[in-house]
Amino acid sequence: MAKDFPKRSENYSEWYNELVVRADLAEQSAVRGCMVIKPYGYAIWEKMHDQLDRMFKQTGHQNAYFPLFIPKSFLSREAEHVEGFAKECAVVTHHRLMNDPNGSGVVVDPAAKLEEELIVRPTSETIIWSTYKNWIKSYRDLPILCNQWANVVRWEMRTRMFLRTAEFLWQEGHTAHATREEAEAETRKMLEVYAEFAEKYMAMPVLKGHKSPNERFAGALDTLCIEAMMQDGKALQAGTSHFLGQNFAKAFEVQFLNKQNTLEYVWATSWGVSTRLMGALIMTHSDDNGLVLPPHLAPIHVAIVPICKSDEQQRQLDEHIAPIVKALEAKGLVVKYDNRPEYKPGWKFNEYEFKGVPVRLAIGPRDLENGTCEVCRRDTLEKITMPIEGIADHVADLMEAIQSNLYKKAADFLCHWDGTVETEERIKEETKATIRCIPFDAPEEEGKCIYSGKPSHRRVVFARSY
RNA sequence: CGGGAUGUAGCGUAGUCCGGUUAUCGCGCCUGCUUUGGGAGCAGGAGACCCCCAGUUCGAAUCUGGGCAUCCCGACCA
Repeated sequence: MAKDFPKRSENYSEWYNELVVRADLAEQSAVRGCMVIKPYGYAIWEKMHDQLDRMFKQTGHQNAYFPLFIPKSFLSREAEHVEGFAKECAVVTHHRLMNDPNGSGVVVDPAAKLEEELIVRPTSETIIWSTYKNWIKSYRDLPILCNQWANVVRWEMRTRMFLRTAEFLWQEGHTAHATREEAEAETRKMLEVYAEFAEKYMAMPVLKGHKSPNERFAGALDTLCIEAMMQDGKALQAGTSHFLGQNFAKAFEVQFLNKQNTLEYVWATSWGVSTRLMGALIMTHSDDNGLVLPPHLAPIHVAIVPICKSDEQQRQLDEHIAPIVKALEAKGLVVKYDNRPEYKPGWKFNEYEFKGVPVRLAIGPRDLENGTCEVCRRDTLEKITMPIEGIADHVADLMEAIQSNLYKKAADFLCHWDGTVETEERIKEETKATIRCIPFDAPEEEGKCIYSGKPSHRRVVFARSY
């Protein structure tokens, strides 16, 4: 009996559950929207983490770590920053528990009330700039190019798996520069790093551009973003890079002596991507059979399923397949040889498709006789039988083929969506659409604003957003 | 925080309108035999505070009141 598998049209919750589950904490609204990342899901995040980290280091950045707790007063320092958020946050008010005098369990010790509340970081600009103040005295101390891998908490009113969980993992870069030009260049450079990562590793085409002033980061002079188009037609903000000007330097009094021996405020940037990228990955490539992972980020590259009728045959296959595994591993591939007897081959086929493993090999008695094996690629679900001879080379080539095919498929979809005339038509009907970004490479052209009718010389990208 | 829906076994569900034996079915799980090239078959078995609290009643998954949670749509997402 075939199990009923979820269809893409029903949203992606079943796919997420392969990677992540909603945390089963106490029945309190207090913990809603937290997630547990399962090992398979975390393996994908680790791959993203490692690759991004490599790219950050190649661009001269170093990792550091700053406190989880931020004194409440820090969040009041930068006016726009305060205005823009500081609302949906977790607040620590006490530092000790005590035994419940009325019974079992523990209660908050009222005597342990903090004089100043601590905020669980929603982002780290304030605490980092309060630290940078002590690090920066002279132009010789600049630039400071730091990145932090951490978790942050934002008390979202409505949570959504991966896209808007209360707690999420991310990376936040915070840089300090002597000149405006250098800071602006950094802002742009890191956006390019994100775009390259999205396109090369996630096989996810993105649009690069500016956020409209409305959607800018609180306290930033300019916010750059990459936006990706999901299969359901909605746009997803996949990463942002902010030019903060001197706002935080002024708020935290971070000045340096320049070569002319005069005091000057430091110029700042910040930039980040989060586990939301995993949501993007799923919604960009998955199909009705489950996840589809680009080889560059897949925790398992090749699953090998033996097919046999007896223990004797199983032993034969184990022997036969061992060198194939070795050959594949020698190509740098992660191989899963699944010879568990308790599951049937058909079950395993579905299992690895569901997990998005890029390539599956099936080898049975027939192949044993003919010296062949069956190769199935996840992106096209195309199956071919080919000789074992040279299989490792073939599979290694397939990885590149699948990686670029996934990008191509996603890019075709993107182009289809970005027929701007059509988009403009739709915006008239659906006012839900917002300006996602103003692309860098938008050609200068004359026109008029579809809303106000006033003359305009540039097109922007509208879409419904997550 | 507004509007709508939902809450029954690990998961998905029937039953709820119109109260009445031992709460239905499927998946999954356990045992045994047969199986293995696309989620195996048969037989047996275990598993449920029917979201919580209070009320009505001889009797509540079912009715009433309150609470909590989840999902969808808004607002919000720095």
